[in-house]
Amino acid sequence: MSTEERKRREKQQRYNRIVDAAERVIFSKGIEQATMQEIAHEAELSKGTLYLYFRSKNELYTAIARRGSDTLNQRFAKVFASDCSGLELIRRIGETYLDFVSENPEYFKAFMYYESMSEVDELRESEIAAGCEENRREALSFMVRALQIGMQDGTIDDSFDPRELAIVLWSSTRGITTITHMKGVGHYFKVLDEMEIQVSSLFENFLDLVGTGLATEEARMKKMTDSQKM
Amino acid sequence: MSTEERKRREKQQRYNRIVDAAERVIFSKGIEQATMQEIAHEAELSKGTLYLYFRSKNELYTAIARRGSDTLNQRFAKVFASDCSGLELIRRIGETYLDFVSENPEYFKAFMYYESMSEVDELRESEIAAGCEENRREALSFMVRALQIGMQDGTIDDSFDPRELAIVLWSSTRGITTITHMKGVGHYFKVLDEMEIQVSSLFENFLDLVGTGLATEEARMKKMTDSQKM
DNA sequence: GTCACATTATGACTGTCAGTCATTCACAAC
DNA sequence: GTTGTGAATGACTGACAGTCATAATGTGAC
Repeated sequence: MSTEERKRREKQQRYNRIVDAAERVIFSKGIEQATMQEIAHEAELSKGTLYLYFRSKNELYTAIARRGSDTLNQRFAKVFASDCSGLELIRRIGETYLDFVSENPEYFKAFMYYESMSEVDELRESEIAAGCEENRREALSFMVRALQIGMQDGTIDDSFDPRELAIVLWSSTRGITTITHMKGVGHYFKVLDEMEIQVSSLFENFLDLVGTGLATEEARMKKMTDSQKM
Repeated sequence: MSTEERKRREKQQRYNRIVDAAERVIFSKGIEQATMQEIAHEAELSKGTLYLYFRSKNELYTAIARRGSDTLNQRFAKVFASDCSGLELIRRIGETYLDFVSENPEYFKAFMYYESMSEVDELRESEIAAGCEENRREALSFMVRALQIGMQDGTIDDSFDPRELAIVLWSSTRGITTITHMKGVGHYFKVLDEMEIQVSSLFENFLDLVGTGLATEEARMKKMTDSQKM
């Protein structure tokens, strides 16, 4: 029946409208200051209606995180589809992450908040939170596959377990991203200013560092001879 | 005057008593569920009194984070005082961090929360938050000095900038720690279960990976010949 | 057109809690 | 004992998340 189809679409639209409004309000004043009343007003709906779509303010904020991670994963997918070596894929995935976060710091804040809600039960059964987890799983699997590609094409040392390596690379990339993000917002990390560190080059340095460890012995040798030539 | 001295001591004791109480309450039910009323009751004080010592619930939670980072830094200092190579210092500092977080996941949650409060103004001028920042600065400087030691004793490649390298190592260690922590709490990272990843070995793998990049060329060569012998 | 039914929206209402402030208390100084 | 000062109190306020009885809207049948 077409009516039913239309209703589903309308429901989806309303859902999106609420998330849009929530983004505007929360991104502009922060999750703590934002009120459901204001979000409802911004979405041209009543407060009660918000609760037909979201269990709580936290779940609504999680929906924003979900949206951010959707976008991010789309970018990963695009990178992954490009034709390059495994090692190069790893580099590009990391860069994509970093770029995404500097372009969308507010989404990253949503990620952080979502993660700091570790044991809030209301999210345990949330379908929206489950979507975030699914995105995490997918992102990680891009990483694993990139490593496997690299091990096949000889750009990555195949003595590692690709899944373990993926987690190591992913979490350290995440750490660097976090620092880069935090440098940009709030009252944190004056240390970095004092040290006059260019956060933009952190990830490059990281790659430089792990690159040596990742590379196959041949590649490492080659690089060494190259640098001696220079 | 001894009276004044005693008063200062008493004030400090009361401060600690409140933080003790706050830890008991917040660690057991989480920051969102904990109420100032209950913390006050636990500290055998009235709610109003709490506000003579802390500007807000967030600042009180920050005081807990502060306490955690004090302890952590003491451990770093102990490690740093031990007599070993620069590379070994780096390894031990990372391990210390990891151990601290698995022994004190609640403190790490406080760190995470503190960080997710990036642009909440009330903390911008807080002396307690400033203490957290100072601890960060100190921790990072341990890292820098360990690297400098390693560059002197020949265990670490001195073509890096020690400050930049410190940040890279530190933030990636942080990332790994975060994942390790999150694996343990809440509804997150079922991926890791699915993948049957041992988070305990993540940091070792990380060291294995960056170790190669960190090491001087000689050390790298030596390691290679060693492994060929085997 | 209208009736019955279902689905969705509404906003007044409730309970809770962070944070305040006028008042009380404790104690030191003289 | 009196006075003065700074700390402690808890009743109070305002604000907000989340609920729920009621209203509105839409749909499909006849």
